[in-house]
Amino acid sequence: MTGLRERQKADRTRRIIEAASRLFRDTGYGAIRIEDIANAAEVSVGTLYNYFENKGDLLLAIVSMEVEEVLEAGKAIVADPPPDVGRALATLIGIYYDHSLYYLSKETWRTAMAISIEAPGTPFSARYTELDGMLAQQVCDLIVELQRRGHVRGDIDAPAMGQVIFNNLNQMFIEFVKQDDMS
Amino acid sequence: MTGLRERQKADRTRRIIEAASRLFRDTGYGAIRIEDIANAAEVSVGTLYNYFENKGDLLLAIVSMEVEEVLEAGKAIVADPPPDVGRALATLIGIYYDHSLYYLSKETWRTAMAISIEAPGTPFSARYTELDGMLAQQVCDLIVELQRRGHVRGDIDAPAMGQVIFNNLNQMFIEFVKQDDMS
DNA sequence: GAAAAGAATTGAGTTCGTTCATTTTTGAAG
DNA sequence: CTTCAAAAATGAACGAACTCAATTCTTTTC
Repeated sequence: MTGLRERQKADRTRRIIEAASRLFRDTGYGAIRIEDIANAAEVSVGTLYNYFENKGDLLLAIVSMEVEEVLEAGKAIVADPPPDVGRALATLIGIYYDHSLYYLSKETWRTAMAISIEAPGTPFSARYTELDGMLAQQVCDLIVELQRRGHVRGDIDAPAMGQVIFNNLNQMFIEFVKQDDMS
Repeated sequence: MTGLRERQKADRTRRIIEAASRLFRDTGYGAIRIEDIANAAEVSVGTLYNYFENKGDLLLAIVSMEVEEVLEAGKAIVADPPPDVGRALATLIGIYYDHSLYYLSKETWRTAMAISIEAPGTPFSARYTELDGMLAQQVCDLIVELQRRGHVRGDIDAPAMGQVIFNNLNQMFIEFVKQDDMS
């Protein structure tokens, strides 16, 4: 059976993530101190740093979980997209945007994106980048599926087209979270 | 004539920017303390904060000056582009990349981009965003110029196409600076 | 030219992320 | 059950960005 040590470890990870997730959502990333998270998770500050490299890495761990959900939600659209190309893309992108802002505020997204650019080497920053690549892949998959069904010309380079669309999507998302008013 | 106060102000601004610029370039943004910059510029820490909102804003002031130079260099290409579309774009983009890395390291660019996303409200962050828009406009201008010369189909929506190209360019630049090895 | 008003400078103090020497807990071996 | 080594937890101490009450310098007024 699983040892005590292992169970305690998993439990502490869960407590830290839950505490941080709630506090960041309620009060914002910048206003919450590491000590607050440690207290809420009932661990010491030092312990928190045994589990996450730094405050930003902890945020990206949380954000990554959200992106995983978004990816999951996108699967349904790719499996059975609307026949119209524009509508298909709009539906997928709509899911991305809606899910993105359900749990995390624009401020949180700004911080998360900033960290993933500035500190790309951290474990959860790498994970976040990987998930970003999987989102791009999903857009490609959608195009391939639309091609398979004959709704998109077959001579289009799906990977390239998907990447271009995703890059634009990403850049627009950055502009979107940079301005607090803006739907 | 210009008052003493005004002259001193301009002189202090210049000294701060010059000191910071040199120190950031020599030792890196993260390794330089505000106190180091203040000492080198012969002002106090408090004074530095009268001139720039925070350390990041000071960096963006410097980076913005570099982007202004890049814009200036791009003008020549737009005024007289190579007739081949691919070559014209490659030339313009080449100028952007080459100039970008001449004075500022990838680490500095990462930090600058991160700050402009995380703190978009700061004065020089706004300036940086504005300059980014002007770069996008320049790509549009290039396409319009190529259309005017008959090297690009006239029925293409230049502003839209320019924006798409620039968004991709931007996203690729982010990936570029995220990986320290990569040309 | 002196004095008052206002603008700008100053640096010690505060805050918060991060580190690391010490202590405590866990699992294994006898 | 006791002993020991390794793993993990702890929180006081450190470093750096940023603040603000006190001070100094400019300009204006009479």
